[in-house]
Amino acid sequence: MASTPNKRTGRRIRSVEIAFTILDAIRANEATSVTELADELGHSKSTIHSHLRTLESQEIIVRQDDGYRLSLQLLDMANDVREQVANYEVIVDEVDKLASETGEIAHFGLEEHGKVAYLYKAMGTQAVETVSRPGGKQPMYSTSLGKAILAFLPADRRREILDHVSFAPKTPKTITDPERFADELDVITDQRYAIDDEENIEGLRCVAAPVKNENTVLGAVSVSGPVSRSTDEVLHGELAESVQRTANVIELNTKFS
Amino acid sequence: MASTPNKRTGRRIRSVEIAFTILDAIRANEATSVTELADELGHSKSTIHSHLRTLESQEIIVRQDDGYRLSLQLLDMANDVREQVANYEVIVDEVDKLASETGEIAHFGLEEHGKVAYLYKAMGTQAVETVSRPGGKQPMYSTSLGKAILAFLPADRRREILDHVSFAPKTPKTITDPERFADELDVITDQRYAIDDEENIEGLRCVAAPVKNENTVLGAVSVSGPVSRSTDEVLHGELAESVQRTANVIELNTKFS
DNA sequence: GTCGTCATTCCCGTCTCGCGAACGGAGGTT
DNA sequence: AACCTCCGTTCGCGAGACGGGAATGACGAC
Repeated sequence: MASTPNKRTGRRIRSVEIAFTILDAIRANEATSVTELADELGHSKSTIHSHLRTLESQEIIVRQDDGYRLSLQLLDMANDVREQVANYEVIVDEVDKLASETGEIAHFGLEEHGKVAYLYKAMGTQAVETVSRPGGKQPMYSTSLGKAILAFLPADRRREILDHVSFAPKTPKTITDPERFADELDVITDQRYAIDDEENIEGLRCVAAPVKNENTVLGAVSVSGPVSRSTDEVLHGELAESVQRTANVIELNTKFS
Repeated sequence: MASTPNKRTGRRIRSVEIAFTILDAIRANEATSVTELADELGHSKSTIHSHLRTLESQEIIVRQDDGYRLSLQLLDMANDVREQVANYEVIVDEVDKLASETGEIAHFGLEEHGKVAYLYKAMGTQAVETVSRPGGKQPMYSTSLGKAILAFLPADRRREILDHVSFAPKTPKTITDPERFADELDVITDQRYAIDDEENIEGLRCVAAPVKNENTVLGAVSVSGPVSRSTDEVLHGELAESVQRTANVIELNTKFS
């Protein structure tokens, strides 16, 4: 609730919001039975009940012993998501290559609702463990991916995002001053790659390059490594070069739809 | 609409049903703008509009040029689905092994809403192309996975499923006679594996073995190959043995929750 | 048998939601 | 430029859907 991006106006459908609240609870395994959900979410049992019935008839959730879980239809929807994102196959190929070349973790991310969402992740042989996973979201201002995307987004869209973002520090190094952040974006626009120097996760440094398409940005590619291996020289040198090369290959293989 | 499984009674929330109808349309890329959706689904533009707003504020869908697409949050939900299914990691490992041992396609599937849903799929080196994908659904009566599961499901659940299923032929060889199907299930219960002899897809034969858990069935493992390679001898011999062995390994590694 | 817990059902009153129409803005055509 | 068309968006209204609360069932435990 801390961030309030994209607070568009217009009518919302309350029942649908309730349905997704229930879905979230089931998703998180917080509660999975009628009574639990009713307590947890502050609705009457009958309300929860009819919503569960509806979700079940839509084959979104499934009964399992005592309670509900998400149905495999969501896996199917995930397939559709990948199909709807431009050039998913190319991205997978190239990010895989990038990860094996560098040995580190490589990501592809794109902007959604004012945050960066990971589309794909590949682990190199010496990659450090991270908690990121496809579909996961991170702030734009504290990640190399986010900064790379922001720097090359059309000005109006960038403004819209920045207007709605609240700079909450993720680590001591997170940039929280809007002015300093604007300067950072200028640097990125010039050098054509972005750095995350432990701004999102302590001990982790990343480089990212934007993948552009005509006059906008599809997303960005990044490589992340532990501070120990990721000296300034390596980051700004070979890694920056690698992500830019990868980004270019993806751009070239992009089929404009 | 042909099949009407799990038609449970009870109140449904209309708005939520509408929301998912819209989501389905976006999913299928049938229509992605307000007017298109309104025409396609037979609702007023204002109705579609407020639903889209709601789905967008829930970060389920995303604006893209002119129209909407599914958001990457669905990938995140897919991750949760995998976590909620018992022993996903074990299944992946063993199905991978099975595919590489046999060289064919291997699947793990489980029953949901009276159909088989694929949880995971691995391709061997000489695997034929199929259209199956994780999350996809197939009838239980025409697939080896479905039959293997059905044969070992508790009697009441099996009855419930069979009562709601309509045997529509998928190929000329599909079993459509309930009595013959009951006999088939008896055979399967005896031999502890199920065969699909081009009953679901022409040119494709499969063997499946159930993965059991205490007194119920978690799902089933299968191997699928082209008729050319899948002689009776191979199917009932080495392949049947392989799927049973894999099923057993998964059972043994199952952590009872 | 009795109690407790949970899912399910029923009814009621309110406010939501879907509709149709009107508005406004962006292109296109003349 | 003026006009038209095609969108997305907004508004107001009336029907009926939806959420709440309480009663009913179903099931187990003790």
